[in-house]
Amino acid sequence: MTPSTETPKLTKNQTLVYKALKSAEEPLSAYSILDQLRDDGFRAPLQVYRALDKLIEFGLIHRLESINSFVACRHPDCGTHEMVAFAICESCNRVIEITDDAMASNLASLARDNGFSVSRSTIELRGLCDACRVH
Amino acid sequence: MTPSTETPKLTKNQTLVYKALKSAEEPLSAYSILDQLRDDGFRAPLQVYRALDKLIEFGLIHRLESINSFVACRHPDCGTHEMVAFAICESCNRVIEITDDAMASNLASLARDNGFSVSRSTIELRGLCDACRVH
DNA sequence: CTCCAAAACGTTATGTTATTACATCCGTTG
DNA sequence: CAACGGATGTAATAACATAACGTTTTGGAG
Repeated sequence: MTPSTETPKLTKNQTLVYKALKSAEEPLSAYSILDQLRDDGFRAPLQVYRALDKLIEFGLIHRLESINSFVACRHPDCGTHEMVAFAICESCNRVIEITDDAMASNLASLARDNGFSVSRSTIELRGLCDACRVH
Repeated sequence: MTPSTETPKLTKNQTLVYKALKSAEEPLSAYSILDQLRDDGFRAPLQVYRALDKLIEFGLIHRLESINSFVACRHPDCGTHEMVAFAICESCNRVIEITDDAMASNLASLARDNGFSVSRSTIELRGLCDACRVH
């Protein structure tokens, strides 16, 4: 799912969901977004999931498979990269977005050597960010 | 979650779950394992999840986060590697397990450069295996 | 401006994945 | 045998996600 090159105007629901994610320090689950947006008229999970799907399509947010959560993209040019890795701190839950084209091509060619042609990747690292590692 | 170096004797439930995964061509979800094992006396999800947890702990199976499923480890010495990547074919659903120590250390040091210390990784690639790519 | 089609939306219901809580069983060890 | 820890059985519930259906909004084409 390559993000669109252009970012269309967001709808009301999409804007609300995007703002919730942008202002969060940590990844949010769909249901926690739903809870946050009750006062804005959200009543059902599907309202959130639909907005999330679109935001992902636009390349504005990412889904973190390993924790069933979503983060706003902090990486301005992330649509221009093949692969993005996410480093998720197990202490503060903050996420660092990492792109590295050399790594991406290494990983793709490693896969090719193993008889596989990559179209999409999920790379999620768990551990501690420096701030948390110091205590 | 580093796998134990020794593999203890498996219990009855663990054996049943492990066999189901070993004999499957594709990753299985916990609930599809449950369905397969009804005749063996399985009645509740927890029976499956408990066995899965132990098998993961022993390093005998892997969890695929991006598809909420589990596979038996086909990689004899996978406990000796820091990182394992999984290539999941979107056509036949089969999984190729890839380990590469150079890649692992590159990725770890890339993370370190970004202020992060990795303890555990999830790397799941989607695409097509050669067999399916040919049609 | 009007009409149409596509997209977005609201709502209910349901499907799927995973865990909590609690009682019981079973083998090992002292 | 008694005590303990690990494994088990069962019910209930929590958490995550989608199907189906009807209505509303939006943005062109004429």
